Amino acid sequence: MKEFDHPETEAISLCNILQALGDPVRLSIVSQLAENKSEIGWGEFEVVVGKATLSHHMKCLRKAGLINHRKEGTRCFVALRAEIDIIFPGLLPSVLNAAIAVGKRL
Amino acid sequence: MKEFDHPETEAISLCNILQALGDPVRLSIVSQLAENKSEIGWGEFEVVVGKATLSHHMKCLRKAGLINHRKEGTRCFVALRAEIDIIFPGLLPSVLNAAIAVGKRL
DNA sequence: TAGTATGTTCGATAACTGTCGAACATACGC
DNA sequence: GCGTATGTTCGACAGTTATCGAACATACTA
Repeated sequence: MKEFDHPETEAISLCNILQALGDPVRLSIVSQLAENKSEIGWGEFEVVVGKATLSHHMKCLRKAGLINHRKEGTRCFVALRAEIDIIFPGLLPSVLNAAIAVGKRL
Repeated sequence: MKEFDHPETEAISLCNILQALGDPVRLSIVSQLAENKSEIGWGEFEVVVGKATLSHHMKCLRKAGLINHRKEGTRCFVALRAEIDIIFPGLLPSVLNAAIAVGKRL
């Protein structure tokens, strides 16, 4: 069972992160992850796109270094990468705080 | 002399801001503005693109609501929009802080 | 072994983006 | 008015992106 490749901590770029967060679907995914404080099952996200598109967005978030994408049997689980707050302290909290402020109007 | 149109405060969207910041050239421009704490003359930015491209990026930043773009005679001056920190408190500081941390490797 | 559930990948498509040089518009100075 | 400086807009181009349905791969289950 082939695992996903996540970027090294050193390879995480600020621009990539911001660009990844600059899409409504992906920002919503990250918000849901932050609210939950733990893993979310792949299929349990509230999104308005098909699964092919969702898979695409997950890949973006993975490549940006924002999420950890884990396989377990036939299912997948997604969580925020904790390193982000070490590399860029306070960045994600303030983005998510802003996201909460605007609610669904991302 | 036709002025530029800046979006209303209410029309500023988080995703647009993040997307605007997700480009190295634009993030660099915003960083330079934040360092300077005041207006910067259009031609004084340190960027690696031609002026047509720079003009394009300025338009992006303007439309996202990040900058104030003012004409004075034949010259232009650019400054950060102060409302941003009211709409999204702490967002820009933490992004810029992250930008400082990584230096030129945006 | 056959079927099912869960995601990924492929191919296609339409829209958007970053970049440039050239042409244009505007305001200043002589 | 005529040239010059400063940006904007236009047209083009190459590359990226978001989206979908269909096909595929993998692992569980019966």
